Amino acid sequence: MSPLKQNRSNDRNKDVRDQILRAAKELFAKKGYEGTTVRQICHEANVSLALVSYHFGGKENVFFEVFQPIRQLFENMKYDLSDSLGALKSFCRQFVIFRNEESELVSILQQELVMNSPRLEMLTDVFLPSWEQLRLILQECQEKNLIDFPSVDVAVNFIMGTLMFSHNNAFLNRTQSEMSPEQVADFAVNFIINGLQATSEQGKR
Amino acid sequence: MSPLKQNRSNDRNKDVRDQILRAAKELFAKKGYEGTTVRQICHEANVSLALVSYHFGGKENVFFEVFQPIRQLFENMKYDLSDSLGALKSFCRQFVIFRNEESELVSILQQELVMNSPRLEMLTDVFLPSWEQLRLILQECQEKNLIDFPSVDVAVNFIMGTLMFSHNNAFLNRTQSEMSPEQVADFAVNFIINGLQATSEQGKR
DNA sequence: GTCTATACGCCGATAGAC
DNA sequence: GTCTATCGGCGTATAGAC
Repeated sequence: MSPLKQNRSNDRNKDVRDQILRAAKELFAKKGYEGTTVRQICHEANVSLALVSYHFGGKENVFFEVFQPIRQLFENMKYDLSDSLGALKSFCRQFVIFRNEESELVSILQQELVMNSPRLEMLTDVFLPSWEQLRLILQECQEKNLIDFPSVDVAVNFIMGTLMFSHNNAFLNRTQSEMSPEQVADFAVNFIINGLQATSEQGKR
Repeated sequence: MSPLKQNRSNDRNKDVRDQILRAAKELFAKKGYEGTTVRQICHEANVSLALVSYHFGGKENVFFEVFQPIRQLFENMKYDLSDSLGALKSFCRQFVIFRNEESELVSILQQELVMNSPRLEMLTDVFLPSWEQLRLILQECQEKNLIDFPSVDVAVNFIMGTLMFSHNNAFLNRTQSEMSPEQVADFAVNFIINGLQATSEQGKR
């Protein structure tokens, strides 16, 4: 490390690209893509305004790069369809864990999904496989008569809603959750598996 | 109606304020508040750029006014806590119906919630009562031992996730849902009520 | 590689004619 | 009330010194 480099921040020695990506991820999650300016990112990263364009070629490319670390992770997500109920439980649990570990990425993803942003195209490889896996698992469960529910599509929505929406709002969840991530995961698995079971009340007003 | 008024649009005779509000609601739902420009709103409403400021005093006030019609509706939302299980079912069903009838407003609300926008303060009276109602209902259910679940807070999140997140994305729900809104409501009620039931499996890996 | 200074467009808001 | 034209500001991106 050159002694000429100013040490303007505690971890200035980290690579500039990483600093920008870290700041961008944090700000995108908090304020949204459009609500975040390149100026803010560079300020938070303690670098000058020009470096986003120099290193990444623009704000949009920073957005893309932010998701790079998890692209590999998602490619390896395969579930054993022969044990489809187990696969469903495993999927839900892993998603809750992932959501907890990468809460910022999930928050960004959620925002882009909700507003159907043009950037979703750059993210299809990140989340579409998960959606498809879940759909396949649910179809298996239905075909084997393990669970009985009226619609795979609607079920996918309920499940992803349950898994993604939770714990993302500062002032709705005013009291810090008393549950550990593992307990939340258990609760989520339980909620979803039981929820999909049809009851005799179904269709009744 | 003055014959001097140009009839530039099919429903130009409608009040200009209403036209602006209609266009704004549609665009906010589709592109988000920040992603929507005043120019777009006025173009879609077939009025000139100046009229947003003239009639409402700015973009933010348009946003506030868009939610005006449902403010009254939400104030009257009371549930019979003595029948807390019935109240829970009723809450869920009404929310699905509401989501279906006012899908644009729900979409806007969802976006603002997810990105914790500064405009949420203007919307507390719209949704916070619902959240509180649900929390109260769940607490009642728990105290009366009607349902057994580990955390009211987390349950609120699961439920609102299930109710709000569903059916909002254009290309995830590629196949049009084969269920009617009432059937979806039934499924949602069933999903949530059954989901909250604890099983002996809870806590098991 | 990193900086400062600046280009240039689009934003929301408004002045002023009609 | 409604329009067109324009203002001032901030957005991203880049030119050019170091």
